[in-house]
Amino acid sequence: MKNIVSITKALAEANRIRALMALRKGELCVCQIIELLGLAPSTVSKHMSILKLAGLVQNRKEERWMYYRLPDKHERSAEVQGALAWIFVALEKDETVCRDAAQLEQITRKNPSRLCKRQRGA
Amino acid sequence: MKNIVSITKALAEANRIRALMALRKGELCVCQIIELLGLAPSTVSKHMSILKLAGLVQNRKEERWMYYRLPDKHERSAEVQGALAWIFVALEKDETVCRDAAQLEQITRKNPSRLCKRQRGA
DNA sequence: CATATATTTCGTTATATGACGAATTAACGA
DNA sequence: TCGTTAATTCGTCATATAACGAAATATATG
Repeated sequence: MKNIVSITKALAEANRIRALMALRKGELCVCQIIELLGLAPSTVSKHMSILKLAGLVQNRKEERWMYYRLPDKHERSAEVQGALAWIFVALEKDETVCRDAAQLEQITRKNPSRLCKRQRGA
Repeated sequence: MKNIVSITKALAEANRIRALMALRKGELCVCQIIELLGLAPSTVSKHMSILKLAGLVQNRKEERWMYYRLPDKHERSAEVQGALAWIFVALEKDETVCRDAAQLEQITRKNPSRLCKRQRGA
């Protein structure tokens, strides 16, 4: 029960759901998620840690950057797998999610080598 | 998105999940849910209204009693159907849920005509 | 080593939520 | 009609949560 509630609590916030949906296409580094959501770095970091505690994302550090991704298929618990499958289907065509997907293309195109945007004006 | 978040928020609380799981076997009146959860009537009423707003339960009034039930199959939105299917599978064997199921048998056995317990000592 | 960058941790603040009891509403029964 | 019962609404309080900025941490670069 505690597991399930940690998953539903993690999903009970629009910004966290947007971050999860954004990861469908592949891993993203924190600064890309910051750019996408338009929130302070500390806020995004906290959101990602909540998703991670629930088992909804995994992460790895490469040099200066922390990359988050959906858990690898074989590492997903049945609970996590079910939750992800549900929201992916439910939000596939969601307006916000589609807008985010479009913006993500811009964000990742600017960084072909997957480096972070510098978050400065540009 | 707002719909989905209202569903995840509704599911992000253990007592509400317990109530939902309890309804799998059929409708229950509020006083039976009060008995099951051991919470104040006003608290349970609020929980049920949150579930209802999310579309996770329906209700009907019969005489003095308000009965809550899972939404009829053909009336469930795809989102609600997916969410219910997920938690039912995920919590089928949950310890709390099983304990609740056993207690529910006691509660409903005491009320073969589905009348409410009087909430007095007995 | 000093500086810059990316992220996290910590402290604070405003708002949301869950709990309760009291008051209110609805529906019966004497 | 008055009282009883079932449930909801309302007001209050304590706790949880989301947001931010400042400070700390980790890693690269000059």
